[in-house]
Amino acid sequence: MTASDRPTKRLQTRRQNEQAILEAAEKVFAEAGFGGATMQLIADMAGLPKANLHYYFATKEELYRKVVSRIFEIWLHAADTFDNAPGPVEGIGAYIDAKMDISRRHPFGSKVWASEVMHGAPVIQDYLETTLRDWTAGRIAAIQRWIDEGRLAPVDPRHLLYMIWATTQHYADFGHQIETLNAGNPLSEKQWAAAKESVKKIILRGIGATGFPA
Amino acid sequence: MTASDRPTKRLQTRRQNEQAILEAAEKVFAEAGFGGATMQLIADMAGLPKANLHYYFATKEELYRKVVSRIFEIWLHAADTFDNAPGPVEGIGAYIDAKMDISRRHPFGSKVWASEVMHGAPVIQDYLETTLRDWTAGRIAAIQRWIDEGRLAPVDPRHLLYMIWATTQHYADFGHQIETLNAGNPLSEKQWAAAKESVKKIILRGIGATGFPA
DNA sequence: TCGTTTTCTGACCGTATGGTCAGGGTTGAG
DNA sequence: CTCAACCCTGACCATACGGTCAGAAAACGA
Repeated sequence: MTASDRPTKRLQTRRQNEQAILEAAEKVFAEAGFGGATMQLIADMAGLPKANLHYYFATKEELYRKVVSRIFEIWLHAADTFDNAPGPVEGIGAYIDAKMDISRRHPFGSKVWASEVMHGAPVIQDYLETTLRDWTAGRIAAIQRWIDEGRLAPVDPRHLLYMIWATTQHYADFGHQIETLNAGNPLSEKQWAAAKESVKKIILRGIGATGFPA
Repeated sequence: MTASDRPTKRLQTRRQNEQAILEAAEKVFAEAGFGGATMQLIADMAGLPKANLHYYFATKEELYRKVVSRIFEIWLHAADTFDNAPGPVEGIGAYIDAKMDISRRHPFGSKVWASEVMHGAPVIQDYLETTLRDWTAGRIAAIQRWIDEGRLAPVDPRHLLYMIWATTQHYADFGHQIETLNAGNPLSEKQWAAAKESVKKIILRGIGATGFPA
């Protein structure tokens, strides 16, 4: 057993602190925006002195970049469901499920991403131009194949993707509005399930997914 | 003719300046967020000294509130199409058209609204709880009526509305991402039209709107 | 135990921000 | 023409921010 394998107290603390900082930062960035977020607030929320933040993350930008990257990774993995599907109903259905789950469990991350893109993606433009562009091209091809096979109505795959992204993320990004329109209460377990089903039903029927019950 | 009817030079200048400030503010707030926006930048963009801004709008918050209110008004009027429609295809179709047009012509406003809601609506919470809540209840009732008449599939009107909001606003709020995925170019006239048609087709078919061609 | 490396933190700094204000300029009614 | 009301602005202020740093404290290998 080498020294690096054993989780020394140092390494353990480091990981704990980094994790605490990242979680606090995600929340603060989501709630206040990059400009409105302060290192002091993040530090307080993470339970650390401000100077300690700068020990782990040199600048505010660097911390922010890490936060955005994390979310992007989660989103990418969520799309795995897409690939191993026998058909559009299962593939797209599972993708919508996965994205709805992410909206529920990572609302802060979704908001940070939305904010970043809305401000012109100053920090993650490279991701958009490489990873996301490639990913999108692949899924569009997959959807087009289904259309060519007659398993979907001839819709523009690109706009279908945008609709899925927009709708699923709406439940995170506009969660406050939805909550307000739900008599001020967060969606219950049942309501989340109903939302999922509604979204899937409308979209799957909307693209004429073969085998989807009318 | 009373004095207030004649547009004196004073009134004219006042209106011009207020307009210039509001437009500049909308853009700056959209691009930098409330926290990231500075009065100096807004002043420069409006072509006025910073102190002049504070003559017209006492505080940054007051200016921001005016900006958000303006957008809200535009959105409310866009929904008029909904009411005078003979059926769901015309009503919802026209509503989607109107919202897509707003996304195209007022992308900054849409972003400011999105940002405000994402941050918990600290400034316009009262709008959400009064005007928006009432508006939503009315449209939900209208959609439910169509469903009861058998002119729509039995979908949850609430989630249908959310989907329309999310999708149409996505083209404004995530315009930068869409542009990047469009080889870096803004959507052309034709592409906007295609987007509109795609959105309408999927949603109208998705809710089984009677008379909508499969 | 000892010396070294890593981790931590209170105090501090330069800067930029929102907002103020005194005073000068302009407009328009009488 | 006069004068009061309104409009404009350079200079200024207090505050809060991101970031720095010297040095204390803790952890570690030997």
